Amino acid sequence: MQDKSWDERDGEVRLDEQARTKPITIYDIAKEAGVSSATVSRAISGKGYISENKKLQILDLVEKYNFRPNTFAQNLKSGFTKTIGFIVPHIGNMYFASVYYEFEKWASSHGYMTILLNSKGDYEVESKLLYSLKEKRVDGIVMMGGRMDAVELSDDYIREISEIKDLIPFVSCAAKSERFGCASVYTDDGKGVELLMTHLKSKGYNSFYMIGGGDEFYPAYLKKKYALEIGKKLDMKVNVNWLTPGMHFDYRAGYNGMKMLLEKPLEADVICGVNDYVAVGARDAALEAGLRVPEDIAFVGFDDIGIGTVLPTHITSVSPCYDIFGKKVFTSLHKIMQDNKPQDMKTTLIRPELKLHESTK
Amino acid sequence: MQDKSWDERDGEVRLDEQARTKPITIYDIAKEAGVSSATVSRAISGKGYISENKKLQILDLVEKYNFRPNTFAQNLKSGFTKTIGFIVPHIGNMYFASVYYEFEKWASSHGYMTILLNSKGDYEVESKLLYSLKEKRVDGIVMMGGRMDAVELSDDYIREISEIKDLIPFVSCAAKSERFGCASVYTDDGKGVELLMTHLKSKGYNSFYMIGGGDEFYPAYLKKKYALEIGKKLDMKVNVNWLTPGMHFDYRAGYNGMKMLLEKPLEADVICGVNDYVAVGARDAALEAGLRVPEDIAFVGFDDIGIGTVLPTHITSVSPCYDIFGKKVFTSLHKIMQDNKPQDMKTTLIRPELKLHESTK
DNA sequence: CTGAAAGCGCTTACAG
DNA sequence: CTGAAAGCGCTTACAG
Repeated sequence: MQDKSWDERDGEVRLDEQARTKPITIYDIAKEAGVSSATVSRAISGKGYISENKKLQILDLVEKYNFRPNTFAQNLKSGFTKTIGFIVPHIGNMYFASVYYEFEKWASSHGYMTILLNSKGDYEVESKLLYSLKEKRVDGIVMMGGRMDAVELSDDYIREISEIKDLIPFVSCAAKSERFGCASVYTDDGKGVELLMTHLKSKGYNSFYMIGGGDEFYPAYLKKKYALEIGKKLDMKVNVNWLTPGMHFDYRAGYNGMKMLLEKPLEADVICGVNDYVAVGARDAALEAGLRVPEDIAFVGFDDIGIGTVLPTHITSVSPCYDIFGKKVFTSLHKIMQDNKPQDMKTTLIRPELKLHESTK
Repeated sequence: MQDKSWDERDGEVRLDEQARTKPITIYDIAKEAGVSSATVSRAISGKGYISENKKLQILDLVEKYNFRPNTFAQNLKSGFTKTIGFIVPHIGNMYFASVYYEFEKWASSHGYMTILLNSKGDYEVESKLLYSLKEKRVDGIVMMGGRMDAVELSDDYIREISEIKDLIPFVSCAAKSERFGCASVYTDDGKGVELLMTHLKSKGYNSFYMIGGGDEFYPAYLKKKYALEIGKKLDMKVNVNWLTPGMHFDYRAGYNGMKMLLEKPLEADVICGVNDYVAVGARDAALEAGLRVPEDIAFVGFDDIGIGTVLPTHITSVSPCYDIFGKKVFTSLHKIMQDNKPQDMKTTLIRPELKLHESTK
């Protein structure tokens, strides 16, 4: 059935029989140029004095052999790897993917390569990864999600992070990072909730239910807290009981939560997911139940995961402004890496923006 | 408005005033244990003879100081970095994110760290990244998307890939990788299209339109080719003209393409996106036009980006089986890395699976 | 402007 | 079982 010319299933073709050749070194270049290795080093690095014609001659050879200095040897001298470790729970989550994408752009343009690790939200894995990054001697570490977001923390964990941040420049993307004494970049949730609710109020919404999350995690806890405050100020009815216990930050949490909510007469006129995944799940449950969106009920969320045209969620959402966010994460880390002194505990709040979509009037 | 206790905007707190201390070395341990550095090395690596009590004593000190051998020094000796480079166009694309996630799991468990690079689909960026990975002396490289998928290739590019694969173990996730003489892991598109169309036929569908893509790229070209073949075999009407020219693999391509298609009377009873992003876009356009899915028209796609409960697309899709795929990418690369001989050009086809969802009867 | 030499921190034959 | 020594490939004061 299948055109066999595409089928290389058993295609084994020997190529070039020579073993991968040992990369050439600065000495090979030096010998051929008739100079010392020091001179070659100077020609390549551009540091130190060197006569123009020797430099040219050496650079020609470098070109000819496509020579690159061995990074380990350089690292061993300099003590730097130009490598950054970046830990996320799961890169398939658009929130983390978007931050990473923007971060990597800046890191690359500054000559850093980034190692991306998935902790799977597992605390033990997270510890192991941290440990292996330390072993790898990365120049810096960024950590998102996982334990850092927990409201309750063990002393052991606080000590673990505290120690690593004293050893390696470290930036977290979590609220309340002052608990670890580490630098952090985080979205100004207070501002985000305010933007969102002010807009909703102006559109005539009056009963705001939050769904998903769980008080054990700051990303939900803070939003709830702010929603209550701002609801009072704006004279909106706010119900945050739908921040169900457990770690409920996915589509299914929203979907199931909404189904439960729909078992009783619906009082809310707008449902707010702790993030867009939850909001989309809730919206889908409502549609399935025959409700019209936004005529019968509106949905809003956080993180703008339908950013651009990737996969529109149609959900009105508070955007973290990934470009600014990712850049700030890099620049914060970069500053610490450059300073080469004990790092300050400094939290940078990024001002979010409201993105309007069809899920609200 | 905002509780000031959360606001660390200007929080600058000096901690520990000592400069980051210089990491201790194997010599420090040796001195304190009263042995030579060689003995310490043996104790840590577990290689070579060493008396049990010295070993224990040394390991105690290692524990005490939380000592880790400097990786660069080890690398410099061994010539390996235990680091792999992984290039994707954009990690925000769930297809790449899913492959990466599975790959990284295996890489990590084998002691490799993975550097994730976004090429942005830009050919020049891709070249630069390849170059920097080479400079970094990674032990292996995986490359997805970008130029590798192009049907027409410049000789320069073929040479570029060819050279790098002779230098560094290299696996591509692209069809027709034999053009570069490199190993590759790819989905068996013929099988995928067959699974899909056989299922559709059995459900009574008879007019199959492909949308998105572009003949310049194998991921679309092959699907089109197979669809025509299999359509003939199954006696289904197949129209692949909606594989519009240009690089059309996103939501918008599907959305706009479908709008155009709807300008004339609709003949198709099922629309197939070259991938799920395109399929979702097309589906949304149809819904917007008042069509019912799947009653009036069905939608199918490739890649199963709504995998699990991440963000359901509700689109019936051909799944690459990310777990098997990602694992195979790693094992293929791993084998080449271990062999330490010129790499075979070997294409592994992964058998996909059909995932049924609400977008079809 | 250039080279000989030391040193970055490890590992591993080699010789006890 | 253990240590002195060489070597991995660079960089950089130091001395011309």
